[in-house]
Amino acid sequence: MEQFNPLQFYKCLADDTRLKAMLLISHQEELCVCELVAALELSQPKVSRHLAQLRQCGLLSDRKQNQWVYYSINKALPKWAKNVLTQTLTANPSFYENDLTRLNVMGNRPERITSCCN
Amino acid sequence: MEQFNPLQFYKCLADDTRLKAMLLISHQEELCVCELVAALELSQPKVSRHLAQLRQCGLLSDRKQNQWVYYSINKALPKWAKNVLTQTLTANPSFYENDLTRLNVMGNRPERITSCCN
DNA sequence: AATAAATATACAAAAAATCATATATTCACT
DNA sequence: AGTGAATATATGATTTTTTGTATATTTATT
Repeated sequence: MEQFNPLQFYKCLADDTRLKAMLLISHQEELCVCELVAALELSQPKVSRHLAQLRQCGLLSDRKQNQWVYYSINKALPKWAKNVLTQTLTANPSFYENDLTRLNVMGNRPERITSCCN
Repeated sequence: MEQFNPLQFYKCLADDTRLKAMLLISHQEELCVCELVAALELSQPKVSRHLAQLRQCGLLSDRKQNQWVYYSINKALPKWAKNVLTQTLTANPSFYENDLTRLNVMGNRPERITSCCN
């Protein structure tokens, strides 16, 4: 993230796939690619490409665990940007409720290692 | 403004001209087209077109006075969106400081009728 | 009525962003 | 070693957005 810039931030949010991915990840703490593919009902390459862009712009972090890649909101995001995301999330539940429903009924979700050491 | 939608909102902010115009107008309460042309150093049609888009999407209001059209933040904007603008404005002064400087040194700025009755 | 200033709009061209599809990579499991 | 699942990337086509330029509109002034 080479000097965080509001224009770049808003360009990242100006796409349906990316905005919904950001909000779902905010809501769920972290999600892997296949969970987002199911929630958003989009192709895997499409979701993967948008996530890569969000990571490159510094909005998301990723961690690999086994064959899965989990994305979460980048903790180093400027506070104002985090606030923007939070406000958007809480004020617009209907924007992503369908995606959340699909996520919740999704079968075979990968198990997180919640115990420790990660 | 037919049901305010976060995606449309962020698309509006995802352009250099529009984002700077929004921040300058937030900062100055209201600005006319020719002031924005001077501050942003852009062509009149370009600025006018972007302002029209921001008005159509419900982000700006306009009022006509004599030959000038003054744009201001739409008071009917959802609170979360107003907060987003405020946070962006206060956290990113360097993003628009040059524009603000040009605005302040601009000659021949139209006189507002501040007295009453408008 | 003619002119000038401020603003808006139309239209075609250029640029940017997005997409589907195919393929590569990595890891787990047999 | 071979297979399958999850993810990433490359490429060319398509779509969307932005732009410059020309022109229209409105208001004030002479």
